[in-house]
Amino acid sequence: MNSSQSDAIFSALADPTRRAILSLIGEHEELTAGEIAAHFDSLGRTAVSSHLRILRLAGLVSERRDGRFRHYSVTSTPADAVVAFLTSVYQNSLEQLASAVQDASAAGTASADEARERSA
Amino acid sequence: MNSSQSDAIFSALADPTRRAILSLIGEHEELTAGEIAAHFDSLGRTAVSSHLRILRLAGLVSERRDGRFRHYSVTSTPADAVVAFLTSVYQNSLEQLASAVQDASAAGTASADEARERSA
DNA sequence: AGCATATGTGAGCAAGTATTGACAGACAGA
DNA sequence: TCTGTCTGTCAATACTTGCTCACATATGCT
Repeated sequence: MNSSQSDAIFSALADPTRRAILSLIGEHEELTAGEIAAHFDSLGRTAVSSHLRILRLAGLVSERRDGRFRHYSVTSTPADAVVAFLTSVYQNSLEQLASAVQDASAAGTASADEARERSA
Repeated sequence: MNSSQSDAIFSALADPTRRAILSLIGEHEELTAGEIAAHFDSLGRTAVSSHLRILRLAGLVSERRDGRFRHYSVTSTPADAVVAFLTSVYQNSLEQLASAVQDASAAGTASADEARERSA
């Protein structure tokens, strides 16, 4: 993974709408573009499509074409780039970071909305 | 922590220069604005100052004033927002995430540069 | 006090990015 | 084949952001 890929990932995550889309897809296994667009009243279908394009180019989501539909799902590997960066910066408090992940992991059945709420 | 703080964190991280600054500070305990600016030939001192302002407003770094100097250091807590988001999206592969952090933690003595290299 | 150092701030310009509207492609059903 | 549905892409516009220059603030030294 090169640095331009890293750039793509972080700038994709910079937009709140894209993070919301990502969380939304994460809640379900797969969602079609239309289902995703339906969740955002304030946003046109075209805008959602653009966001999905950016997320796809960053490798954060993958699409599965099924007839007229395109089903989107999150890909897990890109998180590595984020983790690598976090460990680079927070190397002095890695135990803290690891336990934060484990705490979140322990929360387990919490919905993505709740997790987003905690972060907010 | 509200969502606008989350926005601030993620948009602060969106810029490669700011991530580099953050990594640079992470390598050392503290750096002055001048020392940081000295590491970026292609960038004016003013630009670095602006980036530091954004990082500070996002709560990613804190400054300690000492005479004419301002020493910057990374703050560890904001990583929680990032972790919370990651767990929200990647709840299906949390073990993977946790082990990624632990692997990085095990790498231990690796410098921030090397970590950034791995992510790149 | 006067001057040099360290740093931040505000205005203005250049570059990148998001949003919208119109159009195009692919597929399903009649 | 024709029509409606689902989705992506292109071009134009408006917005946002980063960079530089000039200036301001604060501190230390002589």
